[in-house]
Amino acid sequence: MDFKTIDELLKYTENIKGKTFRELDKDNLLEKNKKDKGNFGKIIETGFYGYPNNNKAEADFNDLGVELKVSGYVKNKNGTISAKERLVLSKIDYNSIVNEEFNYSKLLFKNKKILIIWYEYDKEKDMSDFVITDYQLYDMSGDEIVIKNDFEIIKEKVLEGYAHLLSEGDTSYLGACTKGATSDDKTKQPFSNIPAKPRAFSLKNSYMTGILRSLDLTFTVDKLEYKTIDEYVYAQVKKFIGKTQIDIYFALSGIEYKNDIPKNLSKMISDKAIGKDKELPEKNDLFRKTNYIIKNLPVDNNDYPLERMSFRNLTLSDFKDEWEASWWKTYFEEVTIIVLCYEGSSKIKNGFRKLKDIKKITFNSDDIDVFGRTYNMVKQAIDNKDITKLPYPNSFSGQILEVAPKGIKGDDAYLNLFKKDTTKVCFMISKDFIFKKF
DNA sequence: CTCTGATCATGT
DNA sequence: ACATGATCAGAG
Repeated sequence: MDFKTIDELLKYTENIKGKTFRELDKDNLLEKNKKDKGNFGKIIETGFYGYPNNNKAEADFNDLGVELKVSGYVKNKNGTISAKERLVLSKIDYNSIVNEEFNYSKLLFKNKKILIIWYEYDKEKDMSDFVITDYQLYDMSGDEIVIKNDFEIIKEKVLEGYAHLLSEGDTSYLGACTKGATSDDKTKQPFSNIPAKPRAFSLKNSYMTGILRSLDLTFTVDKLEYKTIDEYVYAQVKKFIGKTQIDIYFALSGIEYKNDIPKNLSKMISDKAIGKDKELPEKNDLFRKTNYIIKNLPVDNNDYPLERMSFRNLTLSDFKDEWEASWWKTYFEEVTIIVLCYEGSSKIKNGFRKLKDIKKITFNSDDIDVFGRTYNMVKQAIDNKDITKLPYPNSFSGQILEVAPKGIKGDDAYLNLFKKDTTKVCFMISKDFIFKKF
Protein backbone atom coordinates (compact mmCIF):
# COMPACT_ATOMS: atom_id res chain seq x y z
CA MET A 1 0.00 0.00 0.00
CA ASP A 2 1.24 3.44 -0.84
CA PHE A 3 0.44 6.55 1.11
CA LYS A 4 0.87 9.97 -0.43
CA THR A 5 0.48 11.94 2.75
CA ILE A 6 0.67 11.41 6.47
CA ASP A 7 -3.02 12.17 6.72
CA GLU A 8 -3.77 9.34 4.36
CA LEU A 9 -1.59 7.03 6.40
CA LEU A 10 -3.32 7.98 9.63
CA LYS A 11 -6.77 7.71 8.15
CA TYR A 12 -6.01 4.18 7.05
CA THR A 13 -4.38 3.36 10.38
CA GLU A 14 -7.59 4.29 12.18
CA ASN A 15 -8.94 0.95 11.01
CA ILE A 16 -6.43 -0.98 13.05
CA LYS A 17 -8.14 -0.10 16.30
CA GLY A 18 -9.83 -3.09 17.83
CA LYS A 19 -7.97 -5.65 15.73
CA THR A 20 -6.15 -8.57 17.30
CA PHE A 21 -2.90 -9.99 16.03
CA ARG A 22 -4.70 -13.20 15.16
CA GLU A 23 -6.90 -11.33 12.69
CA LEU A 24 -3.93 -9.65 11.03
CA ASP A 25 -1.55 -12.59 11.00
CA LYS A 26 -2.33 -13.87 7.52
CA ASP A 27 0.97 -15.69 7.10
CA ASN A 28 0.75 -17.38 10.47
CA LEU A 29 3.95 -15.80 11.63
CA LEU A 30 3.02 -16.28 15.25
CA GLU A 31 3.03 -20.05 14.71
CA LYS A 32 6.04 -20.17 12.44
CA ASN A 33 8.58 -18.32 14.50
CA LYS A 34 7.31 -18.15 17.99
CA LYS A 35 10.43 -16.70 19.45
CA ASP A 36 10.83 -13.79 17.07
CA LYS A 37 10.29 -10.63 19.06
CA GLY A 38 9.82 -8.66 15.87
CA ASN A 39 6.75 -10.66 14.98
CA PHE A 40 4.20 -8.07 15.93
CA GLY A 41 5.87 -5.50 13.71
CA LYS A 42 6.04 -7.88 10.77
CA ILE A 43 2.43 -8.91 11.17
CA ILE A 44 1.28 -5.32 11.02
CA GLU A 45 3.50 -4.53 8.04
CA THR A 46 2.30 -7.48 6.02
CA GLY A 47 -1.16 -8.14 7.39
CA PHE A 48 -2.35 -4.59 7.78
CA TYR A 49 -0.29 -2.36 5.52
CA GLY A 50 0.21 -5.00 2.86
CA TYR A 51 3.97 -4.88 2.53
CA PRO A 52 5.65 -8.00 1.21
CA ASN A 53 7.22 -10.04 3.94
CA ASN A 54 10.81 -9.41 3.05
CA ASN A 55 13.66 -9.05 5.41
CA LYS A 56 14.37 -5.43 4.79
CA ALA A 57 15.30 -4.01 8.14
CA GLU A 58 12.36 -1.63 8.42
CA ALA A 59 9.67 -1.56 5.84
CA ASP A 60 8.39 1.74 7.08
CA PHE A 61 7.02 4.84 5.50
CA ASN A 62 10.29 6.33 4.41
CA ASP A 63 8.87 8.78 1.91
CA LEU A 64 6.74 10.31 4.61
CA GLY A 65 9.51 10.43 7.18
CA VAL A 66 7.63 8.08 9.45
CA GLU A 67 8.86 4.95 11.13
CA LEU A 68 6.52 2.24 12.33
CA LYS A 69 6.88 0.85 15.85
CA VAL A 70 4.67 -1.61 17.64
CA SER A 71 4.62 -1.46 21.39
CA GLY A 72 2.68 -3.01 24.26
CA TYR A 73 1.25 -1.41 27.36
CA VAL A 74 -0.22 -2.71 30.58
CA LYS A 75 -2.99 -1.50 32.82
CA ASN A 76 -1.87 -0.71 36.35
CA LYS A 77 -3.81 -1.37 39.49
CA ASN A 78 -4.40 2.33 40.05
CA GLY A 79 -6.07 2.81 36.69
CA THR A 80 -3.12 4.34 34.87
CA ILE A 81 -1.35 2.72 31.96
CA SER A 82 2.36 2.12 31.40
CA ALA A 83 4.48 0.97 28.52
CA LYS A 84 5.30 -2.68 28.98
CA GLU A 85 8.86 -2.50 27.81
CA ARG A 86 11.54 -0.23 26.57
CA LEU A 87 11.83 0.12 22.81
CA VAL A 88 15.13 -1.38 21.77
CA LEU A 89 16.92 0.30 18.88
CA SER A 90 20.22 -0.51 17.23
CA LYS A 91 23.09 -2.17 19.03
CA ILE A 92 25.83 0.06 20.36
CA ASP A 93 29.15 -0.58 18.70
CA TYR A 94 31.63 0.55 21.35
CA ASN A 95 34.42 0.79 18.80
CA SER A 96 32.60 3.03 16.39
CA ILE A 97 30.49 5.18 18.71
CA VAL A 98 33.60 7.00 19.87
CA ASN A 99 34.13 8.34 16.37
CA GLU A 100 30.52 9.19 15.70
CA GLU A 101 28.83 12.46 15.92
CA PHE A 102 25.27 12.28 17.07
CA ASN A 103 23.95 10.88 13.92
CA TYR A 104 20.32 10.56 13.12
CA SER A 105 20.84 7.90 10.50
CA LYS A 106 22.23 5.43 13.00
CA LEU A 107 19.34 5.74 15.35
CA LEU A 108 15.64 6.01 15.20
CA PHE A 109 15.77 9.72 14.84
CA LYS A 110 16.46 9.75 11.17
CA ASN A 111 12.82 10.45 10.63
CA LYS A 112 11.89 12.12 13.86
CA LYS A 113 8.32 10.91 13.58
CA ILE A 114 7.30 7.50 14.76
CA LEU A 115 3.96 5.88 14.26
CA ILE A 116 3.42 3.84 17.40
CA ILE A 117 0.85 1.10 17.35
CA TRP A 118 -0.21 0.31 20.88
CA TYR A 119 -1.61 -3.03 21.92
CA GLU A 120 -2.73 -4.06 25.36
CA TYR A 121 -0.53 -6.70 26.89
CA ASP A 122 -2.39 -9.10 29.13
CA LYS A 123 -0.48 -11.95 30.65
CA GLU A 124 -3.67 -13.97 31.00
CA LYS A 125 -4.17 -13.97 27.25
CA ASP A 126 -2.59 -15.74 24.33
CA MET A 127 -0.34 -13.38 22.38
CA SER A 128 -2.47 -13.60 19.29
CA ASP A 129 -5.46 -12.28 21.23
CA PHE A 130 -3.80 -9.03 22.25
CA VAL A 131 -5.93 -6.17 21.04
CA ILE A 132 -4.56 -3.13 19.26
CA THR A 133 -6.33 -0.24 20.91
CA ASP A 134 -4.53 2.91 19.84
CA TYR A 135 -2.06 4.43 17.50
CA GLN A 136 -0.17 7.63 17.74
CA LEU A 137 2.06 9.70 15.53
CA TYR A 138 4.78 10.95 17.79
CA ASP A 139 7.09 13.75 16.76
CA MET A 140 10.41 13.34 18.47
CA SER A 141 11.92 16.61 17.40
CA GLY A 142 10.78 18.25 20.63
CA ASP A 143 12.95 15.81 22.54
CA GLU A 144 15.93 16.15 20.28
CA ILE A 145 18.16 18.16 22.58
CA VAL A 146 17.62 15.79 25.45
CA ILE A 147 18.27 12.75 23.29
CA LYS A 148 21.37 14.29 21.76
CA ASN A 149 22.64 15.03 25.25
CA ASP A 150 21.93 11.43 26.25
CA PHE A 151 23.88 10.20 23.26
CA GLU A 152 26.86 12.34 24.24
CA ILE A 153 26.75 11.00 27.80
CA ILE A 154 26.93 7.43 26.53
CA LYS A 155 29.69 8.23 24.07
CA GLU A 156 31.67 10.06 26.73
CA LYS A 157 31.55 7.09 29.06
CA VAL A 158 32.93 4.80 26.36
CA LEU A 159 35.66 7.36 25.60
CA GLU A 160 36.67 7.31 29.25
CA GLY A 161 36.95 3.53 29.20
CA TYR A 162 33.88 3.08 31.36
CA ALA A 163 31.66 1.11 29.01
CA HIS A 164 31.38 -1.59 31.68
CA LEU A 165 29.88 0.98 34.05
CA LEU A 166 27.15 2.19 31.71
CA SER A 167 23.75 2.42 33.28
CA GLU A 168 20.38 3.24 31.89
CA GLY A 169 20.02 5.67 34.71
CA ASP A 170 22.84 7.80 33.29
CA THR A 171 20.57 9.26 30.69
CA SER A 172 17.10 10.71 30.39
CA TYR A 173 15.25 9.32 27.38
CA LEU A 174 17.78 7.40 25.34
CA GLY A 175 19.07 4.48 27.35
CA ALA A 176 21.90 2.03 26.92
CA CYS A 177 20.12 -1.19 27.81
CA THR A 178 21.82 -4.54 28.11
CA LYS A 179 21.59 -6.91 25.26
CA GLY A 180 22.84 -10.45 25.23
CA ALA A 181 21.73 -14.01 25.50
CA THR A 182 22.82 -14.29 29.11
CA SER A 183 23.84 -11.77 31.71
CA ASP A 184 27.36 -13.14 31.46
CA ASP A 185 27.88 -12.08 27.84
CA LYS A 186 30.74 -9.62 27.60
CA THR A 187 32.33 -7.70 24.77
CA LYS A 188 35.41 -5.53 24.24
CA GLN A 189 35.59 -1.77 24.60
CA PRO A 190 38.18 0.47 22.95
CA PHE A 191 39.63 2.40 25.90
CA SER A 192 39.83 -0.22 28.59
CA ASN A 193 40.69 -3.88 28.93
CA ILE A 194 37.72 -4.51 31.15
CA PRO A 195 35.02 -6.44 29.30
CA ALA A 196 31.67 -4.69 29.14
CA LYS A 197 28.17 -5.95 28.64
CA PRO A 198 26.83 -5.63 25.13
CA ARG A 199 24.25 -2.88 24.99
CA ALA A 200 21.79 -1.33 22.61
CA PHE A 201 20.25 2.09 22.37
CA SER A 202 16.74 2.10 23.64
CA LEU A 203 13.92 4.46 24.35
CA LYS A 204 13.49 3.86 28.02
CA ASN A 205 10.41 2.30 29.49
CA SER A 206 9.65 5.51 31.32
CA TYR A 207 9.98 7.51 28.13
CA MET A 208 7.60 5.21 26.28
CA THR A 209 5.18 5.50 29.18
CA GLY A 210 5.41 9.26 28.89
CA ILE A 211 4.61 9.11 25.19
CA LEU A 212 1.76 6.72 25.81
CA ARG A 213 0.22 8.93 28.45
CA SER A 214 0.52 11.96 26.21
CA LEU A 215 -2.26 10.35 24.22
CA ASP A 216 -4.78 11.74 26.63
CA LEU A 217 -2.91 14.68 28.01
CA THR A 218 -4.61 17.86 27.08
CA PHE A 219 -2.19 20.41 28.39
CA THR A 220 0.65 21.63 26.29
CA VAL A 221 4.22 20.67 26.89
CA ASP A 222 6.42 23.16 28.69
CA LYS A 223 9.33 24.56 26.90
CA LEU A 224 12.44 22.67 27.75
CA GLU A 225 14.67 25.02 29.62
CA TYR A 226 16.94 22.40 31.03
CA LYS A 227 18.79 19.57 29.37
CA THR A 228 19.02 17.39 32.45
CA ILE A 229 17.07 16.98 35.63
CA ASP A 230 20.19 17.69 37.66
CA GLU A 231 20.32 21.17 36.23
CA TYR A 232 16.67 21.66 36.95
CA VAL A 233 16.82 20.43 40.52
CA TYR A 234 19.95 22.37 41.29
CA ALA A 235 18.29 25.54 40.07
CA GLN A 236 15.42 25.02 42.50
CA VAL A 237 17.41 24.42 45.68
CA LYS A 238 20.67 26.24 45.10
CA LYS A 239 19.58 29.15 47.27
CA PHE A 240 19.06 26.89 50.30
CA ILE A 241 22.50 25.35 50.47
CA GLY A 242 24.05 25.85 53.90
CA LYS A 243 20.70 26.50 55.58
CA THR A 244 19.06 24.23 58.15
CA GLN A 245 15.99 22.15 57.39
CA ILE A 246 13.88 24.24 59.79
CA ASP A 247 14.97 27.48 58.15
CA ILE A 248 14.41 26.16 54.65
CA TYR A 249 10.96 24.92 55.48
CA PHE A 250 10.12 28.23 57.11
CA ALA A 251 11.26 30.06 53.98
CA LEU A 252 9.09 27.84 51.83
CA SER A 253 5.95 27.68 53.92
CA GLY A 254 6.03 30.28 56.67
CA ILE A 255 5.72 27.46 59.20
CA GLU A 256 8.48 27.21 61.76
CA TYR A 257 9.02 24.01 63.69
CA LYS A 258 10.59 24.40 67.11
CA ASN A 259 10.13 20.97 68.58
CA ASP A 260 8.30 17.86 67.45
CA ILE A 261 10.14 18.00 64.16
CA PRO A 262 8.32 15.86 61.60
CA LYS A 263 10.32 12.85 60.55
CA ASN A 264 9.64 13.64 56.97
CA LEU A 265 10.68 17.29 57.14
CA SER A 266 13.29 16.82 54.43
CA LYS A 267 10.70 15.33 52.15
CA MET A 268 8.31 18.18 52.92
CA ILE A 269 11.06 20.53 51.81
CA SER A 270 11.81 18.72 48.57
CA ASP A 271 8.08 18.46 47.89
CA LYS A 272 7.74 22.20 48.16
CA ALA A 273 11.00 23.26 46.57
CA ILE A 274 11.15 20.81 43.68
CA GLY A 275 7.68 19.32 43.62
CA LYS A 276 5.82 16.35 44.95
CA ASP A 277 6.66 13.16 43.16
CA LYS A 278 3.27 13.14 41.48
CA GLU A 279 3.49 16.75 40.39
CA LEU A 280 6.95 16.53 38.93
CA PRO A 281 5.73 15.61 35.46
CA GLU A 282 3.81 18.87 35.38
CA LYS A 283 6.74 20.91 36.57
CA ASN A 284 9.07 19.94 33.81
CA ASP A 285 8.67 17.81 30.75
CA LEU A 286 11.84 15.91 31.55
CA PHE A 287 10.14 14.31 34.53
CA ARG A 288 7.28 13.09 32.43
CA LYS A 289 9.42 10.74 30.44
CA THR A 290 12.09 9.77 32.90
CA ASN A 291 12.33 7.80 36.04
CA TYR A 292 13.97 10.27 38.33
CA ILE A 293 13.22 10.34 42.00
CA ILE A 294 14.17 12.84 44.64
CA LYS A 295 15.50 11.51 47.90
CA ASN A 296 16.89 13.13 51.01
CA LEU A 297 19.74 11.79 53.07
CA PRO A 298 21.59 12.89 56.18
CA VAL A 299 25.38 12.62 55.84
CA ASP A 300 28.33 13.40 58.09
CA ASN A 301 31.04 15.93 57.30
CA ASN A 302 32.77 13.39 55.07
CA ASP A 303 29.62 12.74 53.08
CA TYR A 304 29.21 9.35 54.75
CA PRO A 305 25.50 8.54 55.03
CA LEU A 306 23.93 8.45 58.47
CA GLU A 307 21.09 6.30 57.22
CA ARG A 308 20.28 3.66 54.63
CA MET A 309 17.99 4.57 51.79
CA SER A 310 14.56 2.99 51.58
CA PHE A 311 12.27 2.14 48.70
CA ARG A 312 8.57 1.49 48.42
CA ASN A 313 6.88 -1.39 50.19
CA LEU A 314 7.34 -4.76 48.60
CA THR A 315 4.29 -6.53 47.30
CA LEU A 316 4.13 -10.30 47.09
CA SER A 317 3.03 -10.06 43.48
CA ASP A 318 6.21 -8.16 42.54
CA PHE A 319 8.02 -11.44 42.91
CA LYS A 320 6.01 -13.66 40.61
CA ASP A 321 8.35 -12.85 37.74
CA GLU A 322 11.86 -14.14 37.39
CA TRP A 323 14.44 -11.47 38.15
CA GLU A 324 15.27 -10.85 34.50
CA ALA A 325 11.66 -9.96 33.75
CA SER A 326 10.85 -8.29 37.02
CA TRP A 327 9.54 -4.84 37.74
CA TRP A 328 12.33 -4.25 40.23
CA LYS A 329 15.07 -5.01 37.71
CA THR A 330 13.73 -2.49 35.22
CA TYR A 331 13.25 -0.02 38.02
CA PHE A 332 16.83 -0.23 39.24
CA GLU A 333 18.18 -0.18 35.71
CA GLU A 334 16.34 2.94 34.73
CA VAL A 335 16.06 4.95 37.87
CA THR A 336 18.21 7.95 38.66
CA ILE A 337 18.15 9.05 42.25
CA ILE A 338 18.76 12.68 42.99
CA VAL A 339 19.94 12.92 46.54
CA LEU A 340 19.70 16.07 48.58
CA CYS A 341 22.38 15.65 51.23
CA TYR A 342 21.97 17.27 54.62
CA GLU A 343 24.96 17.45 56.90
CA GLY A 344 24.31 16.27 60.41
CA SER A 345 25.77 14.06 63.15
CA SER A 346 24.66 12.21 66.23
CA LYS A 347 24.40 15.62 67.86
CA ILE A 348 22.86 17.46 64.96
CA LYS A 349 19.50 15.81 64.53
CA ASN A 350 16.63 16.03 62.13
CA GLY A 351 15.56 19.62 61.67
CA PHE A 352 18.94 21.13 62.38
CA ARG A 353 20.86 19.58 59.54
CA LYS A 354 22.15 21.81 56.79
CA LEU A 355 21.63 21.26 53.10
CA LYS A 356 25.08 20.39 51.84
CA ASP A 357 24.93 19.32 48.23
CA ILE A 358 23.10 17.37 45.60
CA LYS A 359 24.31 14.05 44.34
CA LYS A 360 23.13 11.57 41.82
CA ILE A 361 23.01 7.78 41.98
CA THR A 362 22.48 5.31 39.19
CA PHE A 363 23.11 1.59 39.14
CA ASN A 364 25.46 -0.22 36.78
CA SER A 365 25.15 -3.79 35.64
CA ASP A 366 27.34 -5.16 38.44
CA ASP A 367 25.11 -3.48 41.01
CA ILE A 368 22.05 -4.83 39.28
CA ASP A 369 23.45 -8.36 39.34
CA VAL A 370 23.95 -8.14 43.10
CA PHE A 371 20.41 -6.81 43.49
CA GLY A 372 19.29 -9.91 41.63
CA ARG A 373 20.60 -12.10 44.40
CA THR A 374 18.61 -10.15 46.95
CA TYR A 375 15.53 -10.31 44.75
CA ASN A 376 15.82 -14.06 44.39
CA MET A 377 16.06 -14.49 48.14
CA VAL A 378 12.78 -12.64 48.56
CA LYS A 379 11.29 -14.75 45.81
CA GLN A 380 12.46 -17.91 47.55
CA ALA A 381 11.01 -16.73 50.82
CA ILE A 382 7.66 -16.01 49.19
CA ASP A 383 7.55 -19.13 47.04
CA ASN A 384 8.32 -21.27 50.09
CA LYS A 385 6.41 -19.14 52.58
CA ASP A 386 9.52 -19.09 54.70
CA ILE A 387 10.62 -15.78 56.19
CA THR A 388 13.98 -17.18 57.25
CA LYS A 389 14.99 -17.11 53.61
CA LEU A 390 14.60 -13.31 53.38
CA PRO A 391 17.63 -11.16 52.52
CA TYR A 392 18.17 -9.70 55.97
CA PRO A 393 21.22 -7.47 56.41
CA ASN A 394 24.51 -9.32 55.86
CA SER A 395 22.91 -12.30 54.20
CA PHE A 396 25.83 -12.68 51.84
CA SER A 397 29.12 -10.96 51.25
CA GLY A 398 28.92 -8.00 48.94
CA GLN A 399 25.24 -7.49 49.66
CA ILE A 400 23.93 -4.03 48.81
CA LEU A 401 20.21 -4.41 49.01
CA GLU A 402 18.45 -5.72 52.10
CA VAL A 403 14.94 -5.98 53.46
CA ALA A 404 13.77 -3.92 56.39
CA PRO A 405 10.43 -3.50 58.15
CA LYS A 406 8.33 -0.55 57.18
CA GLY A 407 5.10 -0.43 59.06
CA ILE A 408 3.45 1.33 61.92
CA LYS A 409 3.28 0.46 65.57
CA GLY A 410 2.22 -3.09 66.17
CA ASP A 411 2.90 -4.37 62.69
CA ASP A 412 4.98 -7.47 62.92
CA ALA A 413 6.40 -6.79 59.51
CA TYR A 414 8.26 -10.05 59.06
CA LEU A 415 5.85 -12.36 60.85
CA ASN A 416 2.89 -11.03 58.91
CA LEU A 417 4.68 -11.04 55.56
CA PHE A 418 2.18 -13.27 53.81
CA LYS A 419 -1.00 -11.71 55.17
CA LYS A 420 -1.56 -9.20 52.39
CA ASP A 421 -0.15 -8.54 48.94
CA THR A 422 1.29 -5.24 50.09
CA THR A 423 3.75 -6.18 52.77
CA LYS A 424 5.13 -4.11 55.60
CA VAL A 425 8.69 -4.55 54.42
CA CYS A 426 10.80 -2.65 51.94
CA PHE A 427 14.18 -2.73 50.25
CA MET A 428 16.98 -0.61 51.61
CA ILE A 429 20.41 0.00 50.13
CA SER A 430 23.41 0.05 52.39
CA LYS A 431 25.23 3.13 53.58
CA ASP A 432 28.59 1.85 52.38
CA PHE A 433 27.24 1.38 48.92
CA ILE A 434 25.71 4.86 48.80
CA PHE A 435 29.02 6.28 49.93
CA LYS A 436 30.88 4.43 47.18
CA LYS A 437 28.43 5.78 44.64
CA PHE A 438 29.24 9.30 45.79
C1' DC B 1 29.53 4.01 68.51
C1' DT B 2 26.84 1.06 64.55
C1' DC B 3 23.30 -1.87 63.09
C1' DT B 4 18.75 -3.08 62.16
C1' DG B 5 14.04 -3.62 63.39
C1' DA B 6 10.41 -0.32 64.52
C1' DT B 7 7.83 3.78 64.10
C1' DC B 8 6.16 8.37 62.54
C1' DA B 9 3.86 12.50 59.84
C1' DT B 10 1.99 13.37 55.73
C1' DG B 11 -0.58 12.86 51.48
C1' DT B 12 -3.94 10.66 48.83
C1' DA C 1 -7.12 3.48 55.71
C1' DC C 2 -2.70 2.88 54.39
C1' DA C 3 1.58 3.50 51.49
C1' DT C 4 5.52 6.40 51.47
C1' DG C 5 9.90 8.57 52.61
C1' DA C 6 12.46 9.07 56.29
C1' DT C 7 14.14 8.92 61.00
C1' DC C 8 14.13 6.91 65.49
C1' DA C 9 15.89 4.20 69.20
C1' DG C 10 17.03 -0.04 71.60
C1' DA C 11 20.26 -3.92 71.24
C1' DG C 12 24.78 -5.30 71.09
